[in-house]
Amino acid sequence: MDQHYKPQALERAAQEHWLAHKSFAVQQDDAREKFYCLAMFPYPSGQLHMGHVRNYTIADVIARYQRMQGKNVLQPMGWDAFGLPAENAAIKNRVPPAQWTAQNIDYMRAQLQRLGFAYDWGREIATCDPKYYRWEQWFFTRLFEKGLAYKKKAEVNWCETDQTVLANEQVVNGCCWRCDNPVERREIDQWFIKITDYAEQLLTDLDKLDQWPEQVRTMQRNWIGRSEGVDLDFTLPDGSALSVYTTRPDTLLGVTYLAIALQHPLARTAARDNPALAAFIESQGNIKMAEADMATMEKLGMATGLTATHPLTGAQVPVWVANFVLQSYGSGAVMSVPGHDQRDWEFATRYHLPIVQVIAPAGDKACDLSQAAFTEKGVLINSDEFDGLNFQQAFAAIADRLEAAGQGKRTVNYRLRDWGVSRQRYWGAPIPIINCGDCGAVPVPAQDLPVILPTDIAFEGVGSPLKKMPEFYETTCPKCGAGATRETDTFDTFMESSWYYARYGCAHNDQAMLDDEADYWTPVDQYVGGIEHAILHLLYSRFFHKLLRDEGLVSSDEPFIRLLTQGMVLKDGAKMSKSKGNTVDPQALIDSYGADTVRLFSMFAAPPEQSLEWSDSGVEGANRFLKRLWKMAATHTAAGPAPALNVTALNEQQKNVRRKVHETIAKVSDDYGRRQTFNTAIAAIMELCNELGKLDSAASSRAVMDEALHAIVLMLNPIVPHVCHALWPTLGGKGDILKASWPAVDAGALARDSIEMVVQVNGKVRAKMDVPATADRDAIEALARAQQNVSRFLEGLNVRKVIVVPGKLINIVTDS
RNA sequence: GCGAGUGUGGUGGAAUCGGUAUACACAUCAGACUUAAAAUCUGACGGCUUAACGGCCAUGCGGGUUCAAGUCCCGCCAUUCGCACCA
Repeated sequence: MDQHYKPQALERAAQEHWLAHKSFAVQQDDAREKFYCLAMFPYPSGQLHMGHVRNYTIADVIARYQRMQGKNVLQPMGWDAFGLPAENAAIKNRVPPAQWTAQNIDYMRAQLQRLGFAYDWGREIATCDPKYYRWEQWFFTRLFEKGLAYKKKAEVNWCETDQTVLANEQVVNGCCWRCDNPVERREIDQWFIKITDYAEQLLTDLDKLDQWPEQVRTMQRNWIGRSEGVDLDFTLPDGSALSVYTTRPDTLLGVTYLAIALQHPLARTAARDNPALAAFIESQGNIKMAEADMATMEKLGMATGLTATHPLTGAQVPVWVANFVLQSYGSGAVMSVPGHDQRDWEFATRYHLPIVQVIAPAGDKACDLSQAAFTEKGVLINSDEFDGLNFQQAFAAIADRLEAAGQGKRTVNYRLRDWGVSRQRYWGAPIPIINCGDCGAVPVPAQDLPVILPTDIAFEGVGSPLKKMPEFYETTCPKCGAGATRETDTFDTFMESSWYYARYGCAHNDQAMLDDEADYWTPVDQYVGGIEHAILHLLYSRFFHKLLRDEGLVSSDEPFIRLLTQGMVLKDGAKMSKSKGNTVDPQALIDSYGADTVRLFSMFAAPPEQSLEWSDSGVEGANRFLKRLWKMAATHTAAGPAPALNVTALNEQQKNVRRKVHETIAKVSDDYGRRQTFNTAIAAIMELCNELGKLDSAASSRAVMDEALHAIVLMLNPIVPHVCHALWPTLGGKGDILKASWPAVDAGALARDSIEMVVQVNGKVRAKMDVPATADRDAIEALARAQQNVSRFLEGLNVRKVIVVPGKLINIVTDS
């Protein structure tokens, strides 16, 4: 064996071996437990960055570890290939998006292969491939037929210059990020999917996801935002109802006015013959500001001149238009209780509206309504027969009363809104709908799918090219045969990423979206990705999985059993990004140190969920360790085959080293499987290597060394698979290391004759001592008291208590 | 404002169920090898104190519980992330 570690040559050899043997291709195998390990697929932006390397290394380590546990492991890879950057690149470089994307995929695929990830490349998918998106189109037509997809007018950010819709992030200071012209709000017809129908399931099933980070579950819970309240009606002068939603019906008797959104139909009606009100609505509606500033915006409003009748008291309360009421939540109108809601209080104070107290603080707490609203729950006052009730009693009593009178209804509301999936863009999957003058929106029949996105186009960036391609949009109605127009909008790219994990299970099936094999592999056992997807991607995927289930395509309720959210890669304390100029190119590191060094460093520098601080010298340290490991193995094998291990013939030092070997196996197994702290697993293996340096060259020492090196190579294999692939046969390992099993702990090796214990006096460490493993409590205490530095501290003091933690420590507690 | 997380040597981090704080590595310093440098190997490495053994202090700050607290509880401070007028 070569005395020097030569990563470039050995990594090439290992990768060629895996490729030639199709080592990572897998099929359904009911004899073994399946394990589906998946990392979030990348957007093909051009080249891999360090975040990708970290993400894919973590997943690869888990996949390879599970494989060594004897499981049938699927780890696929693909491309989230639709999206905006391709359009921008097309404008900049005058390359069609399809071509640009394909080039990037080819380059990045080679990079992933150079990192040695154990992917089943036979299942590779790219979402821009019609073979992929045809099923998404088909599924959308199913949702349409079930009434789960519908069209409605919705507001978008519109740039007139570029003739395009902008995402919120593309609006900078109210202007287009690209051309810097002011952005307009425009209402256009768009497609929505009824995620709100699944809000309750999406919420309650979060409880099943006990292997997800609590943080992600909390974020989703807040995003769904369930609240229980009452819809209740105030009566307008013409006898019609003005419906409001409240979670605090207990404060109903404290209502002094109503507030409606600028966009509320009643506001528009009232403005018709009130120019001042019309002007106010107009001016407020046109304000452009960042979402974040909305919350701190001044609360402004104007009276409509209308009054409405209170459902319980019959009192007349004025109706105001207010800029802080959201049209999209509840009914777009709220009952204002300035005594007990801070926003209402500020508004009432500004416009001199009455403030009435109807809730008294519980206990001896005080409140002063001249300073602020009292928003906590308490006991009702000034509320007629409801006086004295607490929140729950009052909620029930008032809701019962309203429901009995037909003036209200208990309602559950969600913050979650239906998912708008239309994008007025070119580089996406066409929405498979045909608009017919007579029949309306008609789904494209299954036999006519896919609706193929034309890729041979000139892309200028002003508007979508599809809108200028009659050969694309001119068609006939599938129902009546009349001339009709094809939808030119495309799907939100979150659509593609919401079900790709399932498609890997049957990537080549051209007869069905999903099949039995896809159902065999799903759900994903381990999903790995960035925390930035904690809400949208992970919520949409969970939603889609339930849609797939209800279509009979999968049999599980949730797509991802265990979730690992990896932290960011930082340099100089900031996230690596091109704009900050603090990026590190993975390719350069692979070229100079090899893939194993890059993999080892990214797993060693921090636990996977934490952010990772990049360090060039840390990379060198990782490389140094691999060189040492190589040398240790080379030195060992150069002395010829090691003698067989005879555990009964080992001296004390050899026994200690061998114990360390098996303690390390136990710890590393736990770190990989349960804790997923790969940094500590590596540290433990390094520690063991340091320990092995103490062995001499005696025959029995060489036997211990041989066992240790086998274990080390097996344990490092998931992290640095190339060097382990090369070392395995030199150590006499049988066959391909990929087929080897994880090393087993020999319980016999863990046994100890004596144990080191710590002796404390009053909680302070005063001595360490070796005690026989068989020593009982009294013997331990006697040994402890005999320690010189212990007796010194006990002198003249009365021992009050002795605490013995077996195998660990003894604490002798004295008076005062 | 609300929610979640983080805070430990010069640096990244370890301490898993309340039980030896600072594992492992990086950096630095010293020594060996070398004509020299690099590489490699060996050693030191929280602060104060001591000739030494040892002692005292230290896990953002202030309290508390406990024989014992980085870990649990209460109150602050700093910082990161997410949500942000949701009635």
